[in-house]
Amino acid sequence: MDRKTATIQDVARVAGVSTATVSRTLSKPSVVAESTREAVLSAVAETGYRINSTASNLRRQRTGSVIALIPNLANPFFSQILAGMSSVLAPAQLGLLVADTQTGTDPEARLADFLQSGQADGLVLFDGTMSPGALDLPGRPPVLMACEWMGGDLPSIRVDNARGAEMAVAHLADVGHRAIGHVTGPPGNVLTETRLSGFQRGLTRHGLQARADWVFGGDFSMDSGAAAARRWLALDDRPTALFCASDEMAIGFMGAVQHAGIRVPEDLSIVGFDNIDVVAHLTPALTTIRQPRTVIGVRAAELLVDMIDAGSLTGPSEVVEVEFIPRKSVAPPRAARG
Amino acid sequence: MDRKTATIQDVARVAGVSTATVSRTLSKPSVVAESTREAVLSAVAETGYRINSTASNLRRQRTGSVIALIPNLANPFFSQILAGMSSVLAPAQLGLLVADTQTGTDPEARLADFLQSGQADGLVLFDGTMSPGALDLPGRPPVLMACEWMGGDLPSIRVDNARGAEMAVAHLADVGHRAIGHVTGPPGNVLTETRLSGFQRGLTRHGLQARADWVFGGDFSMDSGAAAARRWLALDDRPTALFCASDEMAIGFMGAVQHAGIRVPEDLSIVGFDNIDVVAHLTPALTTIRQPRTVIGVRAAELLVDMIDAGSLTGPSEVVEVEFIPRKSVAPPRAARG
DNA sequence: ACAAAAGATGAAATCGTTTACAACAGATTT
DNA sequence: AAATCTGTTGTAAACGATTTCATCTTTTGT
Repeated sequence: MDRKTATIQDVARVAGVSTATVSRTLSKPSVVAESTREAVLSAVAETGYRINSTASNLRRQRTGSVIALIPNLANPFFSQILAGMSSVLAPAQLGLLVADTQTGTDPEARLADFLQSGQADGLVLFDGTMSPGALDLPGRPPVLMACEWMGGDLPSIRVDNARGAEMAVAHLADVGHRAIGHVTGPPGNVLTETRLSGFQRGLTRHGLQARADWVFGGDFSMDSGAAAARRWLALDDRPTALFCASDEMAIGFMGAVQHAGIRVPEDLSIVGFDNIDVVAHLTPALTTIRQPRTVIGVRAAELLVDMIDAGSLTGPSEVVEVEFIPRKSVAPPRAARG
Repeated sequence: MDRKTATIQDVARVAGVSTATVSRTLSKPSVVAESTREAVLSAVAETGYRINSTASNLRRQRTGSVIALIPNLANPFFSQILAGMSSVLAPAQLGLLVADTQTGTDPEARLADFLQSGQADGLVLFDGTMSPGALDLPGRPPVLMACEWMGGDLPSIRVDNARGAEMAVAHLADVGHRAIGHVTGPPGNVLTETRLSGFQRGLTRHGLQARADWVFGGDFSMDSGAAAARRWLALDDRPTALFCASDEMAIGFMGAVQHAGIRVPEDLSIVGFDNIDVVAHLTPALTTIRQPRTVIGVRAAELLVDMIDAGSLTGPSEVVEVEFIPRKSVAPPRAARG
């Protein structure tokens, strides 16, 4: 049969028309006559022709794919976001390339490389730890920040992190906690900062004071949550409730304190952030702040596609709502019960 | 400065050489004279030239990327595998495209589409639920099966699932369990079948018998694990230990029974499969069978790249070792202790 | 019935590379 | 001194599509 895959030339020959007509039949069928359209389509079927996207892309000066640049690909937080992105990119005939920023030695150089390589029509950047100037490159494609963001006025999609943190604190205060601690993300990260400031605002709104020895530095990982728990255990005067800036840290924290014989929520209340899938199945199920990850992925892709279609480097920013998910890891403090 | 990005023509003009020489300087520097090489490189620097990969790919009849086809992109199990793949593909100048198979209506059609679209130089398929003939397409690129597999002699990478299951059962039997149950994956899945057969072989090796009412159908998800737990709770004559075919199901199962007041491991021992990150932080930490996901990703990419370089549709298969990870979710049964 | 508009098609240029081939210089062999 | 070889470079033809422009029919309007 066909040694090689058929080209548009083959189709044209079989259909008895020019390559221009074949191309038109496939891209804007309305402009070709009905009879020729049928001839072309049956020739396509006969030859098994598939459009060569590389050639098409070259001629049309595009690449047919977008890149999702993630801090760390191994982080399962992003898988659902990728799924959301994929669900809008696939119908738009765009491929989804993935790569991570924190893998090599120089993240900014890696970003610059992707921006200039011309491998993608657009880029979704999930890493906010770049210097603002890192995007000042001639001829770069549109970039959308997602989840994290950085200085400048880049279009972005994110949740209201401060508000989420405030909701967490509010709930803890409402059930009677006066001694509330916090486990933060890594220093310098925007999510760390906004969630911390939301935490503090929540405290002051409830007439509480932040205590420096009650905020524990972490890095969003489970291990860092466990490490924070060990510092909490070593305290003489412990907070009775904790807001962790990520579910992963909450998991690590809760596991470590339970291991030490502390009961959650009887002895300690914990609230997480993200609502990753697993936390609903923990014992106790974790109370947390939900980030709608699928929605974030979908909207990120949609916003980026809009920018690509408009040929614009700028675009709107969007913030999607977080949601408080009450479960079983929060209870009134002992004092309030006793 | 530069309105558009510089092309090889621009570099050639600036360096005072032909485009052929520029191309050679960049691809095989050894064949051009030292002096011209310098001239070209400085012209490259001056113009800020970046090779246009689309044009290059078209000419070289390749695409510069590979696709990872995953059953469900939202499944975090794969994120670490992707990270492993990325770490070998990036240095090889190959992009990593991701897509899922179970999202649309017809997974096989979707697979065929990817195979014929010419969007990738190779494909790693993580979904074994395809009919063996689904790959009989003319001119398709090399395909490597990973984790799952299907009939035929496709090159593949996977773990020894049966052996892993057998290790789990052996450990449970060794600590004294005689009543061991199993939560399976979805019907028809190769992992379901091999892990089930390993489970059964483990039982018979220890002189135990499989009981039909002690194997619970699941689908690898946490929810299905919780559902299985509810069936287990309804039993009059319960097994004292359970081997779950995935960590996710083990998490769901454990959460549900704990919620019902059952203590793990005192009342019930549980072993999982996969060793996903979170299980080390559960209470109790989950005993499980480790699949080296990063290694799987790395080797998958390496094997595929070998096939691509060799231009061959066939290649070796590899099975990587599983590892038994003892933690805290297994204890001798009550009878053996009392 | 004639001009003008509309509709359908094809010829050929173009996108930006890579590479087979030819050409040429200088060095080496006979 | 002619012939051969080696090393370096340029010319030009691909790769496979899309799209501008021109051409040739048909309709339509007056």
